[in-house]
Amino acid sequence: MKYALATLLQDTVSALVAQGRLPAGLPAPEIARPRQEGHGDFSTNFALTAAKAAGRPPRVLAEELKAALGASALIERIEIAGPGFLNVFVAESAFHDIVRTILREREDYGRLTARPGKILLEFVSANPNGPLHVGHGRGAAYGDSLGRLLTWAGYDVEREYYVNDAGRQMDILALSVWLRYMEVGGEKIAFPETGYRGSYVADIARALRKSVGCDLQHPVADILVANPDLDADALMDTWIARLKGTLGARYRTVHGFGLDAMQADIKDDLAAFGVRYDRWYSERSLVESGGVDRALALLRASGDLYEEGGAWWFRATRYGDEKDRVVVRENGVATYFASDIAYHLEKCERGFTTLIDIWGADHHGYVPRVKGALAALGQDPGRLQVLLVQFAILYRGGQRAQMSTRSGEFVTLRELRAEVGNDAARFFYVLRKSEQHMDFDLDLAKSQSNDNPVYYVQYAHARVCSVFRQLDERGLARPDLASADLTRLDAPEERVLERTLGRFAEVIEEAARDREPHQIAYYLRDLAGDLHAYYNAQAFLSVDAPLRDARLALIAAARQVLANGLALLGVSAPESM
RNA sequence: GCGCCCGUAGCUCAAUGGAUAGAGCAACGGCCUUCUAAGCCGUUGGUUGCAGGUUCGAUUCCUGCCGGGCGUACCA
Repeated sequence: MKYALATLLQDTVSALVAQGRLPAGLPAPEIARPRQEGHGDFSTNFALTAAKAAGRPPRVLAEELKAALGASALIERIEIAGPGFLNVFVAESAFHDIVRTILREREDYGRLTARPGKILLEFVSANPNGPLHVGHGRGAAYGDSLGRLLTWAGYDVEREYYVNDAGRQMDILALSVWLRYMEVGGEKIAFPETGYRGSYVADIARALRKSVGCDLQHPVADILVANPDLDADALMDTWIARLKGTLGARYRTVHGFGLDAMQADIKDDLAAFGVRYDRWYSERSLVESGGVDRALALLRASGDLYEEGGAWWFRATRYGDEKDRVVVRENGVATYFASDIAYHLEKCERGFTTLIDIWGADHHGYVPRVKGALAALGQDPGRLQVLLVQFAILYRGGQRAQMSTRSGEFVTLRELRAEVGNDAARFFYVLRKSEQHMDFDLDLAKSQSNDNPVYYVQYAHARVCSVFRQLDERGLARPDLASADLTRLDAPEERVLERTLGRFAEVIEEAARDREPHQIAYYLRDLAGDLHAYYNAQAFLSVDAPLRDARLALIAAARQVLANGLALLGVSAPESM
């Protein structure tokens, strides 16, 4: 609807220019939804923005434009208001057309026409060294909804999870699992501060013990050798090296056991949360296929690498980063950054025109170096769009809850889902725009989940379902909604509801453009509110048959849009509550 | 210190550079013998952190302060 009007306006202006009644080089006409109801369904400020270039006062220009827009089936009337706004009132028949279109297209209503370009959407990608916590949950809910949104907006989208199964963090998990394994075997150990101390590690260790018995047995004292000259991280590296040396090929068993257990847990958790992926991309496969070496070789060939202090550095400062970055450490081990360079190069080579990465805000300093690496590799860094999700700050009992994977003191996503429910959790997460810091009050979300706005929206859907159940119970015939006489709809609540329905396609378009699924959530709340108000003001069943059919057609359309919108957020649309 | 994000009603948050800054919760007052009261209607509540600048017009863009968060690794 907005698009049709924008086209009409553009054509009208072009025609005036062609006739010489307006000069060329005017600003592009724009059309907007006025905030104020009395200002029409759409308004344009073109007379204001173009007045100077056109050489006449805004109100005069507005009159000319109004006359030139002439008669369109879409437009009921045009008013000139304020300093020169053109307020357009859309014909009722146009809204009736939308209701009929919704009823015809059903669960596909709101899908926009396909557009060119392939998008790779990477999100969550949490290290498989512990269960997902509520911070990851925000990225999961946001990423999954964004994926659905982009798909609906006509993009070709693939969703990917980058599995960091090759790095140092996984070695630390392996060591942690092995230590717990020895503990299960009866050995008393002083568990290191720098290891993963969550109880899930012991669970994995017990399963490992059950699987391999005593095969991995070795005195812990031989591994956890103290060295006061080293800091905690360097010390951890020596322990990992000792464990690898001691266990030899069997190290892979421990490493793989921890990885597989965590990976399975994460996959299961996300699937239960309604989050879907097209691909789980293994960092290790990238290393083993030589992808990392190849990327580094390319950078070396282009003169973007140099050696200093025994380490290899990427000249990130050449590409706008504030300092150069290590890709191969002094001990010969590639950094996470090195494989990430290879990964992003590989994404480009797979033919994606747009790469969207969703990262936690704590990684924001990482953006310039990745874009820099792409530029160094001859790729357009503009293809990479990094969306940063701010932290969800947890409050429990009015106090901030601690979040630390190492210590194991965190609220897991699984706990949140169990206590709040998937629907409430997903809606709650996506109700804030991603760059907004978010206060997540666990007590409120858990104990007073009735306050969660998700129920408000779901209830609106269930209410319509209930009306149709009543229709059957009263023995009234199910009408042919498509042929209902919608001109019977003239109550104020009906006009409001029809107008809100007419916004759905625009909301999808704009939410996808801005990567802001929260716009969908707010729209749904508006739509639910309009429906609830309508429900309380008008009777649907106890009216004459033609009016009843018209009203049923309208609320059926509203129910459909509610369901489609909730689907975009991964939230269910219950038929009763 | 430098970089990024944020600052809007008592609280949690919205608002493509537009007209009188909006919701929810909280507070107060109404509405169930009628399709689900997880609802509706109404009232109260604001110097959009502060000060400048750009603009016909600024919560929005720019600059400088103030306050909070996060970065600033040969961790990820």
